[in-house]
Amino acid sequence: MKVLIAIAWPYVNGDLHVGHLAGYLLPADIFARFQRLLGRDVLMVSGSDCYGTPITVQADKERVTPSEIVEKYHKLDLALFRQYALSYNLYTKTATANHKEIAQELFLELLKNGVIKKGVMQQYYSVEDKKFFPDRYVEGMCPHCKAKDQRSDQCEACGRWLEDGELINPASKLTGSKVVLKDTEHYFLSFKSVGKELEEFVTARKDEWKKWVWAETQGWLKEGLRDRAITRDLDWGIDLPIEEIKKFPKEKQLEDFEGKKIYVWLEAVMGYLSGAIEWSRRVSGDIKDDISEVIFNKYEKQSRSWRDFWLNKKAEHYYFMGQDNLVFHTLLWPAMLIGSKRGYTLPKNVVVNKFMNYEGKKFSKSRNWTIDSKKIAEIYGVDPVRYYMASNLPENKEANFTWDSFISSVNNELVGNLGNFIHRVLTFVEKNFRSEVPEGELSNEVRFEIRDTLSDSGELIQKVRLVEGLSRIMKFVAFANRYFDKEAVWKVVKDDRKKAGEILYNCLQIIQALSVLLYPYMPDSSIRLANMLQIPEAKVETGKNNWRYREIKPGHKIGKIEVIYKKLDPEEVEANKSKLGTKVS
RNA sequence: CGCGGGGUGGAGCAGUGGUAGCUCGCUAGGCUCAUAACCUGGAGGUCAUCGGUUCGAAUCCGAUCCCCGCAACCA
Repeated sequence: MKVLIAIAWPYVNGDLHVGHLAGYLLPADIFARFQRLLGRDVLMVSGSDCYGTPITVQADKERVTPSEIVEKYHKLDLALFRQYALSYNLYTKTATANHKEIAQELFLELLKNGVIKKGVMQQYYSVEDKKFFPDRYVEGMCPHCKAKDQRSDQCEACGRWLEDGELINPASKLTGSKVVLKDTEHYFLSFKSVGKELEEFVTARKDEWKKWVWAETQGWLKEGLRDRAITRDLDWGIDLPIEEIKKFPKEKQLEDFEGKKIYVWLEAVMGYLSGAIEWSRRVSGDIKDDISEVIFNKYEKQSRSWRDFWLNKKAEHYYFMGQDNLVFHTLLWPAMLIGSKRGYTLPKNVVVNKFMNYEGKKFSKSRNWTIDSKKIAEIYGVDPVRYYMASNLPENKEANFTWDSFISSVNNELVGNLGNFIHRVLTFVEKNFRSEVPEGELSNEVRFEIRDTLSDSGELIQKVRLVEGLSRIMKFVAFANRYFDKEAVWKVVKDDRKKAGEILYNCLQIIQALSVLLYPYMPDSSIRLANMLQIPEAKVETGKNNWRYREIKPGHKIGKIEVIYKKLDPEEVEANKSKLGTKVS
C-alpha cells in the first residue's frame, strides 16, 4: 500500500522549538516509521516554507535579505531534523525551481477551471512609495484608546478589534510614509464550484478524523466559506505566471499584474504535491543539484513515481500539523485538489494537534521562555526527549512541557522500568549463562503478551493515537518486570538452572519484541538494543511486515551490555535551564 | 448571541442517570537479580458555581464564572 505522510511546512524564520517538534514533526515521524515497518511504501515529504511576511519580518530584524534568512534557517532546520532522526524521504523548500513550476501550473489549472477568480479588495497603499503594504507593515493610532503604533487589525493596548480603515493616521512601518486604503484587484479562491464535493469529502471522513477536528471543520462549513484572496502585493514570493495568464480570456486577467505574487498559504500547501514530484525526479536522476540542501532518502523496492502516490485512489494520505493550520488542510487544500479535476488523492486523515506549552505558558523566544531543541537533545539524548514528547503529545488538548515531569518520565519510566528491565536481564544472562541465550521456549503467558502488545499498540498507532500506543508498550514493559519478579529467577537459578534458563530465554524474547516496538518512538534505542543483543535491527522492507516478533535462538551470544538511559539529577537539570533559552529568575 | 474545546483527589485523565475510578506521584511495610523493580496496605476529591428535573445527577436542563484554540489580510 502507498502511504503519503505530508507534514506542514514550517516557516524558516528560526523558530523551531520543542513545541514544534512535539506538535507535529515527531508525531509524523512516529507514524511514518510504523507504516514502514508494516511494509507499506511510505513517502514522507515536507520542506521549508520560504515565503510570506514572517520571513521578511525576520529579515528586517536581522538586517539581511529574505533569501539569506531562508538559507540560514533552512540549514539549521535540516541539521535539527537529522539530529532528531526525522525520517523524511524528502525535506526540501518552497524556493526551488521545481516547486515554482508545480505551483504556477496548478494555479493555472485552477484558474482555467474557475476555482480561482478575480475580485477587488482594499489594501493600504502609499502614494509616496507607489506601492501597497501588507498589514504587518502598517501602523497607526487606535481609534478607541488612542494608543500609538498599533497594527490595523487589533489594538494591543486595549485589545479591541479594528475594522478596515478605522486606524488613525496609518503609515508604513518601513518607510514611515502615509498610507491610505485603496481598491486593488486580486485573485481569489472560490468555493462555489467545489462546495458540494467538498462537503461530501468532509462528511465521509467523520470516523477517520478526531472528533474535534471534524466538528471544527463542520463549523467552518456551516458558517459558509468566503472566497479567500490568493495573491499579495509583495516583493518576496512566487510570481504569478503572467505570460501564461495573458493567454486566458480578458475577463480572467487582472488589469495590473505589477508586484503581485502568489499568496504564501496557497503555494505552500501545494508543496505536498511538488515535494512528491521532486522526490520522484531526484530518484530518477532528473534533479541532481544541491543534495546538501535537502534530506533525501529512498528505500529499497519503493515506487519511483509520484503518480503512484498522487494519482492512486488506494493511496492513503496522512497530514500532520498544528491547530493553526486546520482549515487549510481540512478544507482549502482539498478544495484545490478537487478543483484541479485531475483526480489527485484526497486526504485520508488530517492529524491536527494542539500546542505544547512550556510550564503553562506559550513558548516565546523573545521573552526567553523557550527550550532550544538542539541543545536539549545534546544534553539529555535524543531518545529521552522523543520519549517524553511522545508520552505528552498535545493530541486532543494542550500539553505542557514541565521539567518535573521530564525528570520523572526519564527517571521512572525510561530508567526505572524500561532500562532496568533490559539491564537486569542482560546482566543476569552475562553472569550466569556466559552471555548465551539459554535453551527454552516461549511460555503462553509471554507469547500472548507479545502478540497482544504488537496488535494493540499497532492498532492505536494506526489510528494515530500515539500517546496511547506508547503507553501500551510501556504496559508491556511493566508486565516484563512483573514476570521477572514473579518467576524470581535469582532464586530459581540456585537449584534449577534449566528452569532459570527458560525464564531468561523468555525475557530475552521480550527484549527482542521491544526492539521492534520501540522503533517508531525511539529509533536509536531500538538500534542500540539490537546491537547489544547482536540481532538484526528492526528493518524497513517495502512489502514485508516487520512489525512482528522474531525468535532469538538458544545458543546465540549477546554482546556487550551498555546503559542506554541515565538518571537525571534535578539539580543539574535546573542548572542547565538557562543554557536552553529559559530565563531563570 | 462568530466557530470549537475544556473545568473530576498533588499531576495527567476515564467516567453521559444508580454506592466516584485509572495511571503517576505521596506514604507504611515486605522482597531484593537490577540503573529498584515487584508485592501488600494507606492517605488524598463538597466531580467550577448556583438553581432546576428525578426516588436518585459528575452525568440531563437553565444560568453564571473561569481557561484555551480558531476566525476577522497573522498557516
